Amino acid sequence: MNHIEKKKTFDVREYSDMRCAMHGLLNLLTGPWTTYILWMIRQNGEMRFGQIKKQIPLISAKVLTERLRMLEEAGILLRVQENTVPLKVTYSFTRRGKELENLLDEINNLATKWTGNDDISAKACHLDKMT
Amino acid sequence: MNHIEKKKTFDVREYSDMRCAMHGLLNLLTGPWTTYILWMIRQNGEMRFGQIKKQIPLISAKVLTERLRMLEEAGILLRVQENTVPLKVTYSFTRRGKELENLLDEINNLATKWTGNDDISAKACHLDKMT
DNA sequence: GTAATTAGTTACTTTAATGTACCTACTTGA
DNA sequence: TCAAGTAGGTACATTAAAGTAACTAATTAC
Repeated sequence: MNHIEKKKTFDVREYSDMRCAMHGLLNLLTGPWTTYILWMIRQNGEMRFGQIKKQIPLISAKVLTERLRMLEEAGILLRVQENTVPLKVTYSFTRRGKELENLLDEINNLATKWTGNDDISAKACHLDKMT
Repeated sequence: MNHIEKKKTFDVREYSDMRCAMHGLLNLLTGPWTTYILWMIRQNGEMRFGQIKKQIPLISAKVLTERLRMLEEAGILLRVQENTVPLKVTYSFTRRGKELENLLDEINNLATKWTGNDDISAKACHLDKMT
């Protein structure tokens, strides 16, 4: 395991020298799937890798892994690995991540309001293409 | 002017048959630059095309146009064209767009909190790559 | 002995998004 | 008469992102 050649890290604390605070956070959240993954975890409290994958069938393991790593490095998600067999890895919000919960709820509130739909939980979702 | 071959429209109202309200809105907002453009307009009230372009120097006219059209079609931005010479086009929030203002402020609040920075206005921003 | 399970990783290909440069119309001012 | 300014549109090349398939390791159930 070498994370030596890693070039980008997404820890928001490293953006502290940016003049615009907005940049770092938007850069982190507005990638494809990212916010949607957070919304899944917000609804479920904590989730295993495979569980997230099942709820978002169109995301590939590769991309899901990338996003989870990014959010972990940003200090938003906590990754807990239990070395049982089979392996069990659980993702949940860090304290910092919890600060996003209001935001996520508000997005959902607007979304449901605008579509005129109730908030039907994620298991009912089947997507063509998502973000 | 033929908008016949247009295939995608982003009006959130057309997502009303989706089971998950969250999809449409995230799909709309989490594309590159989109939310950042909204944040610019939220700060400035109303903006001309060239003004936005100057504040976000790294975005190309092509992409900026795409995003503005998308947001217009979604019913979030209002495009007002004055046929003076030179042409003057102004973008501002619709009533629906105004409902995003709290959300944008909240993102900015979190961002400033996390980076430990004050909210320095956009003119001080020089970005390498943004979203 | 073999398949199944979990959470990924890696290499390679393909697709989608973006960048770049050039073009438009119209009028004003030098 | 010619450049400047505005808000884009268009064609083509390029790049970055994503898809895909195959692979890993360890243990358990069949």
